[in-house]
Amino acid sequence: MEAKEKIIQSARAVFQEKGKNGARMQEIADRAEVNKALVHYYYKNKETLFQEVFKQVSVETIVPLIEILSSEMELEEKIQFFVNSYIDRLRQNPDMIAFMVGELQRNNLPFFIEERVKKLIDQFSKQLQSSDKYKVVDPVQVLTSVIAACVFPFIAKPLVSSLTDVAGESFDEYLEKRKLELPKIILDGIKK
Amino acid sequence: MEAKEKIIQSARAVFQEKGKNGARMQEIADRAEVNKALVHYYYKNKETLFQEVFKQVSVETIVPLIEILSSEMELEEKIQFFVNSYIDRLRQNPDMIAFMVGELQRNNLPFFIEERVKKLIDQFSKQLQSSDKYKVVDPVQVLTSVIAACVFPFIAKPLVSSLTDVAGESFDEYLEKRKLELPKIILDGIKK
DNA sequence: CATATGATTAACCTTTTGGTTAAGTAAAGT
DNA sequence: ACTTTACTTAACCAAAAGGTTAATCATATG
Repeated sequence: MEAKEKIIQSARAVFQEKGKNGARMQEIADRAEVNKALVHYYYKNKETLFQEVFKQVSVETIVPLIEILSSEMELEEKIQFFVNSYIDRLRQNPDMIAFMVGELQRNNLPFFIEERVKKLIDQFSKQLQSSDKYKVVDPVQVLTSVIAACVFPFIAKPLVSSLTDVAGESFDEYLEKRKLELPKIILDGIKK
Repeated sequence: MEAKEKIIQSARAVFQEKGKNGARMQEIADRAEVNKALVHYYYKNKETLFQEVFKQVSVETIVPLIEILSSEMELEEKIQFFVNSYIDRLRQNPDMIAFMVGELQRNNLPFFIEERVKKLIDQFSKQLQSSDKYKVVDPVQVLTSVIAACVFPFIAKPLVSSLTDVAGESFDEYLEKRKLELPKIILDGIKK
């Protein structure tokens, strides 16, 4: 791998672990096994590098989410598929979403997300209304509840872990159970 | 108000806004309208001050949550009451929960929380099993889903806002609607 | 071969930041 | 009057951190 690529990957790891302000340019250089000057050679400064990483992570966390939820899949299957695949995706990189949420407070989402959000709302609203299997519920409420339920275990892992510990269960077992039970709860919650 | 109290309050505000690493001792002093030396006079160093704030915020965010959910209230009423009061509580200090979650990645929860968690699981499990109105569902799954649904809008506010914007609704309207719809979805989701 | 170009480094510089110190003030307690 | 308590001030320090520079290396190109 060339240096430039190694640098973003290293930057990404360090930013995810330490947050924007906790990250050190030196550590990013070290982990990429290059000189600190080279980091500044490819990326003007810390801010630029961070923005690059943040954009990348935003896309990876949010785009697939929107993609699945605004697809043409049938609603029950869609919810099931989303919960399963999104939990698995987050599990592969558990730090990512926490980092994302942490930095979301002080950084704006890349603006191209907006457009896709529109598509998502439109598709999902129609889908809910068109079938008479479902109650009259606000699609935004449903959407945010589903997303919340998938994402929360990863951003509040210490709290959730202490809950699962008490219940005598591992975090992973909890996640597996969640993939089964969550779609049921949500779907029964919106069916007539 | 005496200086010491002004300092924590100021520290809390600054930590919430900028995060642990982004916060500056100088800014904390300035906002408390005291000299930086006085901050170190009362709190040994930044770490100590932060821990103080973090403990305080942990208690304020998590204790009432556990308190309500492990109370003896009847289940339907309990869920309704929790959603209503917890959303209102978070709304009063919207930065708090995001800060909490952000720092939760790199700091441990105050340990006394553990005990209360046990009580919560016990009470909630019994409650779910004892009534035959409800399906056989894992109480931990239900608990985390309810908490997630209340907390998520505040920690992912930019994303949720872009959803509500598209739907032509304000964030506050969304929250009000949530107080009504969320308990219905959850309760119908766990009823037989 | 000479040289232009991009990649890489070691050394350095500057600013920021957390933290300290020592002297001093003002008011309350004894 | 003396002392303690609460707080202030300003100057200072050392380390950390971001960033720059000038020289060097590698390789491709005229």
